[in-house]
Amino acid sequence: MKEELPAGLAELWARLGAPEPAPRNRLTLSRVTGAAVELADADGLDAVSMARVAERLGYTTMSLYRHVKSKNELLLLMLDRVAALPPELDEPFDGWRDGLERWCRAQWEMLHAHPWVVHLPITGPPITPNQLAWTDRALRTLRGTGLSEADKAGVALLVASHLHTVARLGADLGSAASGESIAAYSDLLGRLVDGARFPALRAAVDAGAYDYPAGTPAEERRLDYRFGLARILDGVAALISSAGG
Amino acid sequence: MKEELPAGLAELWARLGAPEPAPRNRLTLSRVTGAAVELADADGLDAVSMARVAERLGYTTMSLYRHVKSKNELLLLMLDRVAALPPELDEPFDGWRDGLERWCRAQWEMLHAHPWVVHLPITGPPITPNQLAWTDRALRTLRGTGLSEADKAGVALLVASHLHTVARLGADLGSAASGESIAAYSDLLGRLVDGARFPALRAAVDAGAYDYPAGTPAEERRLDYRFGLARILDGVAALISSAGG
DNA sequence: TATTCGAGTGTATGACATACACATCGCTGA
DNA sequence: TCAGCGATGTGTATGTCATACACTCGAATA
Repeated sequence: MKEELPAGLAELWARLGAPEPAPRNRLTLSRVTGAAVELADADGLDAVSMARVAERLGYTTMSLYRHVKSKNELLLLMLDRVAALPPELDEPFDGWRDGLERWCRAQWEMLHAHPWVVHLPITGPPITPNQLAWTDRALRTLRGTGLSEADKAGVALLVASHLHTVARLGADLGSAASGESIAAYSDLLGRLVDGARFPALRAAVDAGAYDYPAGTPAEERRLDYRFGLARILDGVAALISSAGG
Repeated sequence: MKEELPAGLAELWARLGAPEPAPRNRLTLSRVTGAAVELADADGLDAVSMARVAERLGYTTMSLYRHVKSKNELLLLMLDRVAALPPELDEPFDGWRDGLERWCRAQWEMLHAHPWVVHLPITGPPITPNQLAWTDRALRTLRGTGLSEADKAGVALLVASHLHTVARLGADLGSAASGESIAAYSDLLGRLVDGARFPALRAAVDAGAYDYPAGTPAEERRLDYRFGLARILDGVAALISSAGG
């Protein structure tokens, strides 16, 4: 028995001395997705390669494939991870319009916390649990409206897609930074747009339609989804009242 | 002099016999983009690699770089090529709503003729001439509405993004085919959606909200942008009349 | 006629996803 | 206690991709 102690000790030392050959837990699906999400949050979607995800975890590239069928699957898992329903969606809401507005605010926050989401090359309709959960919540807010289920589904899609588009445009404009890029876009249009060929656009650019309203403070200089959302919800309201709701 | 004839003849034969070493014109930007668009139309965006584009033209991969700065630039050029304004956009229209609806119909046709457009990994706002032309036409339809230029721009963006999203979803669902994929999606939801966890979604699925209306003929089985567009335009109408238009 | 220049080429590099065969280790059942 | 099996992680290799860079060659220019 006594001999085991040195042996055990030696092994302990060896383990301690080794350059931490990996967190000796285990590689799990959740750790893989987590690392991928961290990478994307830090350096964007392009930074997510199988090699880099594995490296960040201290494993080899191929080890990931024990937990994930393909990179595409990993991207899907990343989306699902990040789309966890926030608790405030369970607060009570005051009518369908208020409910949808809260829903949008929550979704918007998620999209801004993870700007890469809108660039995922994911093809196909929503299918992961958390995506469906969001859809479910959107439909729930429309419960009392008297709309048909198909109309509710249409409204949910419409609203979600609007947020997605604006978030994407915002991310593309680099609105993460100080919002200078929007001004740059406006400038660019100002230089490119020929008034003879594009009179209506020229007028819009000249009127500053593609710039921030004068005096917008820097911290509010980001693309805003609320204009479009208001139009959409007005349209939905019209549908609801015309249906006799 | 007589000796030249055989020499010339031999050369002629050689030229004729050679496997058409390339259309002996010249490689041009337009030919490059054209070939890329043909590839994408035939086999999707993934089929567009620099190597394949060049091969289709009978040149080497690197020759393309004489005409195009990078693959990204090529993708942008493809978009611009395909986004040429259709003539029917110059027909007169009957009020802003009719104008926007025609605009959407034209855009929708373009998106269906080239389903890969919605999958272009293009980042940044519209910037090519033809993209701006579309925007200009959309703004033009709103001329008589009394909306501010910023509001017009917001409406144009809203409408365009709706079309884009629906087209993308449709392309993802494979609506090019007979529309079976939508039915498959509905089935999938039917199997995945747990009524305890997602009661509202469950109800919608059970009501057939994610399926085609019963009796939809096969040729009409594609995702439709018109529901969402009608809501948006109703909302825009509300804005216009509230502004005292 | 000599030179320059632009179009097209060939070769090479490094990132990437992923197939496949192998090693290792802990657990199960004898 | 041990045999062996299944699961987990590894190493090597392949094919595709965009693209850098140095070149050839022929036509236009000086």
